[in-house]
Amino acid sequence: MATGRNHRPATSRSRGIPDATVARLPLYLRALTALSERSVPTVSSEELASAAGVNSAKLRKDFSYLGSYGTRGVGYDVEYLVYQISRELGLTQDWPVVIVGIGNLGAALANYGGFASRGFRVAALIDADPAMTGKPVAGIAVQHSDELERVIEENGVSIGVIATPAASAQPVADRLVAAGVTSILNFAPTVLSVPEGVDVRKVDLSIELQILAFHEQRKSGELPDDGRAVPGTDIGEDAGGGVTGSPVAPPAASVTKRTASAAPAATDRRGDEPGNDGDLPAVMPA
Amino acid sequence: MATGRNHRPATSRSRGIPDATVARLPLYLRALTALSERSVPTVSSEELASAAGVNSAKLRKDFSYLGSYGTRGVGYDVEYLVYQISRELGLTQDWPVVIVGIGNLGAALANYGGFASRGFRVAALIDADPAMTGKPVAGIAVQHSDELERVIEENGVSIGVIATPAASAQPVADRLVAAGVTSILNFAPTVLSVPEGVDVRKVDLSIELQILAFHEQRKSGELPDDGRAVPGTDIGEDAGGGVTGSPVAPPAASVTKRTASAAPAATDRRGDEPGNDGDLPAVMPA
DNA sequence: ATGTCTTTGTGAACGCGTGCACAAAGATAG
DNA sequence: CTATCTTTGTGCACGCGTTCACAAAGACAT
Repeated sequence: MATGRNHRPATSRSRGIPDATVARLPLYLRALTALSERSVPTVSSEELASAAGVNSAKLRKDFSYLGSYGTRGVGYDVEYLVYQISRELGLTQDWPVVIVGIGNLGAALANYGGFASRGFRVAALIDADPAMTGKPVAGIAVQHSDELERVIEENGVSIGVIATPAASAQPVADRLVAAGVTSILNFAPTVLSVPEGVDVRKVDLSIELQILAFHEQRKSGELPDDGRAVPGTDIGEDAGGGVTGSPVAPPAASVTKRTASAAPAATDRRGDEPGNDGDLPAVMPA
Repeated sequence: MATGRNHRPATSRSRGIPDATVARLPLYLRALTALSERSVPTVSSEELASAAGVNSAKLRKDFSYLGSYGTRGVGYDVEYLVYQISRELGLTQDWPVVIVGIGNLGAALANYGGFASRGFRVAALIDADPAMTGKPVAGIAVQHSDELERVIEENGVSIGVIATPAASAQPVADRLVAAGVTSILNFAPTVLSVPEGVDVRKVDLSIELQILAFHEQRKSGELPDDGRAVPGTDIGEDAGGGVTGSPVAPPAASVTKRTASAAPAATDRRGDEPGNDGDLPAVMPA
């Protein structure tokens, strides 16, 4: 999953719709759209819930935040609900979007059908590589970074997508914000710092995989040998002090351990230059 | 963000680590790795928290689930913590991964640096398009779908990534599961149904954008004109029934409304064939 | 009109996650 | 050894989100 929003008091809901509910509305909308295409007139909360992969009670409560759109004994009117959710999500208006960083991922996003189909319009593709300039991607000519501010102003763009390498993400975000963008979807593996009032949502592929790995490890046998410290049982047996005490003698760790690496080879990353941790495969550093 | 995990009692944590904490561990790991590369020996919870973009109290509580790895008055040993988190996440072992659907997105994933750098190894790239077979992507030759089961068994793959169009996602998932995969990262905009014991995490680009649009709408002026149904005010004015009652006359809605679309143009998607809702730009329907 | 049946909408309880605030633990200086 | 200072680890309280369970509401049949 894209990993949540940037920290905010969760009191984001201006007039009452809980964040958790907002996050599910697109899910319902997709299921409803499918039903609409099959000309299904009404659905019960049970049916729709199962189609969206959630609990029916949760779905009903979610809808209750939007208003009373159902009919007892019958269910919900599909078309009407599609409209109401679309409106609530702001999908009835046009949202021009800029995508910055047209590498593999940026191109994938530009081609993504789900964008255009829901009120989102790709206003411009931006890349810092001069070699990319003018090259058509998904039917749109890539523009150079220099054009960023102009494009944003001319099109009234308020949503920006960052698909650059990690190192470029923050500078790009700064420029986006300065030019008037107030919502950012960030695919670069970095924590962006933005001024108050700017929303940042993050999608981190690496994190998702790591979470899967965690659960996977839990399934097939427990942790690798090197036990964890159950206070009082067998501890690392190292220089172990008291019961709850320091595991590896922190003070001596400073410079000595850095070279000799006390811990097993979990840190050394094979052949990666330091710094490009989870850099995206974008063509060039915008 | 990838949007949460597939519903599960949140009691996933086998022996105690809360899901919310697990989701943050990769974040800490990334920040710690950066510190490690700069040869920083120790960090305080305050420093690390700000680097990871979280609250220091939350970070300390998170670490407390792993054990007492800090030294009071000093902080945490960077190298040691990197190792402990890596181990807890299962990153000290090798995770062979298959990517199914080598379109724009699949290629982007294959090239993603963050994969290889953390114990994940791309065991195979699979695509249903015969024209893709043998074509090298990110240095790996694409294999035909027919090879899927063989590749999984031979490499002991337990994690699969689905980057196919929506229509192919469920069939692919079924085959993955049947072949032994127990964790799936799904990029296709569909709700996958999998047997008990199989983890599914979902990354949905369209949903992320829609959530941003919601917040964006809240910032710049409120909802579009067409008011919400304050029971008794102006409703769609269609065949309007009673006060709290059916908003658009559900019964008559069946076929009539489908063609004439009572609700404003929120449903009709410009030029999209019905059915490919949020299909991914993958080259071919695996 | 009355009764039955279906499905919504929601009050209330519960559990997880977050953040505060502080005591305990160790470092460090004298 | 004692005192002071820093930083961890955590008990506690609060709020959000989920779920249960049921009354209210309407459809539908008689």
